[in-house]
Amino acid sequence: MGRSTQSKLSLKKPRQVRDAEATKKQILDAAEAEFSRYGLSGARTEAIAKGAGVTTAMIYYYFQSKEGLYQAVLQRPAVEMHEVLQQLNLDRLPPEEALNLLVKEAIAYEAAHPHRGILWFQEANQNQGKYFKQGNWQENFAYLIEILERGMAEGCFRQLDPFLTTLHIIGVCNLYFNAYENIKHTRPDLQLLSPEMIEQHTQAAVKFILAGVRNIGD
Amino acid sequence: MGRSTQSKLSLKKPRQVRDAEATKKQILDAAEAEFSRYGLSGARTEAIAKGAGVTTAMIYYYFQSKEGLYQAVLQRPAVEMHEVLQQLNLDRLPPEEALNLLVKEAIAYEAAHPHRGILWFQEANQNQGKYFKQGNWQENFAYLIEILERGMAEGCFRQLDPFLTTLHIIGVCNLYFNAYENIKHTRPDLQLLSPEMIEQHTQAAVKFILAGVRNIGD
DNA sequence: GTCTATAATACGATAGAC
DNA sequence: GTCTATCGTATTATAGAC
Repeated sequence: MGRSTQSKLSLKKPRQVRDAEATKKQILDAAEAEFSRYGLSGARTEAIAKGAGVTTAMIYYYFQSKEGLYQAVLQRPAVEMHEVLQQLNLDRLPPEEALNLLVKEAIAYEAAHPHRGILWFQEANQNQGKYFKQGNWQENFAYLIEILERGMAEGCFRQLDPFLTTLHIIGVCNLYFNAYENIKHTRPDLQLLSPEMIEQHTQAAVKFILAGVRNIGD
Repeated sequence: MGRSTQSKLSLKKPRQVRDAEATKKQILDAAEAEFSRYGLSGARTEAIAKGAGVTTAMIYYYFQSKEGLYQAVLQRPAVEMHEVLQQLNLDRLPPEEALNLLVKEAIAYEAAHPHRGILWFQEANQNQGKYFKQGNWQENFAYLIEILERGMAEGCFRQLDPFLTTLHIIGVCNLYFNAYENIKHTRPDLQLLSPEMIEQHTQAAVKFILAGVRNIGD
């Protein structure tokens, strides 16, 4: 059996317009959705082309190969995330405020790019994190680790393992989106991706995380 | 490009032994690994057969179709998890102890079956949770929700959203395993899947979660 | 119950016209 | 820069021998 038929009738955008950058972006966007769902080997170039409103030949014209396209797709969030983190200037804030802001930004980013967390999950499990290793994720992790270490040093956070706690915090933020398609079935009464529900998730996550790290003898 | 060559030289178990149950289990085990990595449409029946030490014809003999095998693979953890939760008799413990035990058991289960969390993630994103919906996951979620509600009623947990907090707790427990193949590259000095590291993850997770829900005015 | 052989289709990638 | 047509291979699924 094939894959689920997703009748997304792409209403034939007027092609033959010859705008290289626009075409490239359309392919990248369609590829992001396809790769996040099916991973590198599972994604279908034909599906990406259809999603972008072009032919498969365009993919090879711009990205040489399926794997070349995959790499380009992975690059975007790694770079973007790093820029976002840099611009936050987290080291100017006291640890609690920095953590508060980071969690809010992380969830907002996930909500704005719901495919991207899943994309990296596919990279992990299908590709053993080959391209994750090459990206600047170590640096991105470091932002959170530094906040935790600073909080411990200043006494506002309890003694904890910064690395493991970083993973725990990311888990709190991301499961909501990563497992959305399963979770939605447990609460058909809720619109989990509505701004209101995401705001509730954000606030609950912030409280949970801050309570989880705070030094109660403070 | 194909998929990563995984030279698992299956040292030719003596087939032609005609043990139906054993063969069935071998296929299920190999399928669990393959489906968790590639999802329903991405998995290759040939790879499953090779991993089980049989031919693809056996898969169709026992499970009728690729999707039939997929369903059978998903069934096992859903049933097993429910049994584990039932036998814990969590309602006989005070909320904090119940939560402590549940988290430890959940992580131990993940560690013992490292493919299964990922398997359900693939089901979510590649299959829109079609078979998650049919399983008894609502009931499994309920165990955790009940503990949280009981803790709030008794005053040992702070006021929180039981549904969202359930998701947050699951996120803390699972990211470690779900994203392992990426995470391992950020800490090549650690053996993340060693019993020692898993024990540290468990203890840190328990502390983080209990601190996250505890009522400090207690 | 298990295997070999093969039919039918799907897919990645390219050549060449426009 | 974009499309159509197509080559070669990979993949699901089945028929039939043992």
